[in-house]
Amino acid sequence: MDDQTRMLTGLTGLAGLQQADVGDPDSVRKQQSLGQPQQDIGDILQQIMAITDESLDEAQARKHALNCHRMKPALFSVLCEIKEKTVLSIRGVQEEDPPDPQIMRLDNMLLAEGVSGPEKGGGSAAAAAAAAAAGGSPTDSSIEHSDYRAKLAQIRQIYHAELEKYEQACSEFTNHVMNLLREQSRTRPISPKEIERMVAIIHRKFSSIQMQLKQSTCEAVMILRSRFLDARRKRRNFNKQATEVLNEYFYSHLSNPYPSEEAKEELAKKCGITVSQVSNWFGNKRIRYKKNIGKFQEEANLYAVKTAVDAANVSAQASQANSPATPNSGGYPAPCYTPDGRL
DNA sequence: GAATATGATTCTAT
DNA sequence: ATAGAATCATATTC
Repeated sequence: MDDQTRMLTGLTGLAGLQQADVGDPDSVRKQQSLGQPQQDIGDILQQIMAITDESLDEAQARKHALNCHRMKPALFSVLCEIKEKTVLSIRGVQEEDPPDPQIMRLDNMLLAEGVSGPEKGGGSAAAAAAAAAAGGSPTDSSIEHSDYRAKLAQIRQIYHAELEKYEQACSEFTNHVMNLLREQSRTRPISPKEIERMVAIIHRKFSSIQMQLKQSTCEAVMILRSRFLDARRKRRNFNKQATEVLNEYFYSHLSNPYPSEEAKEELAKKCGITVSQVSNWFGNKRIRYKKNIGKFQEEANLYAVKTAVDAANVSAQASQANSPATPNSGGYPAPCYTPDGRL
């Protein structure tokens, strides 16, 4: 006791403060609150542990009693009103999102490829269109494309199965949540708008999953297309006669090897290829010739001779028709030199 | 089977 | 739009 009194006397200033604090009810609460959360949790745990079937029944009964209380409707409507206000204020923040451009792009592509959209007929039509777009000749392609179509149909089937699965899961989940909310709306204020919002959230989540599905389907289709429809993969050399015709034109127009549209059409007809193939050929030829003129020298001479001979023949025939006595060998421009001495 | 040729595609610049 | 250039993917040659 002596010690205590000595300490207290030695801390007179503090003692004064303490007394002042004790007089303040707020400080008492502060002091108590330090130890309280743990005690609360302990209580709660205790309660949880103590729950038995009977106590659950009891709780249900109490809930029921509360539901039937005469003040309940009034209180409920007040709560609804408050909530309506807060919910509305929240709603203002997150507006309806516009249709995602990414998903629209994917949709368009899937439709164009015949994966989504109408059944079989549409699919094969799209495949044919794709084949045509890829530049393949519309003939012989049917056998090669049957494999492609089969694979596309497979992708299509998987896609639709997955899509259906997602849609089903989505609607199931939505229903579940809505039922839950409806159930809860009897005991807590839930406005239809809130339900709507919740549904929208669920749909957004599922549509993001759907987008992944669409994305990977698109990738699969692209890979398939590149495997089957890329013209580079089934390249065939033009036949000898066609290359001859093209080379003849090229070397006889070496100073300006740019055939007009009409010339291209004519060449295409002569060679049995498309105009765009003629364009490709000239594009390739020009650049490759330019890159290595030396390498093409021989070929150039060959075609120079050829055209000269052809011209000679035509001219000879003509002159033969006019005057059969004229010989067809002499008097024409000499063939160009050949580096290795051959003709 | 590597080297080369060739038709097609893609990208860039005009 | 078109040409040029680079590149790809297959065909052909040696």
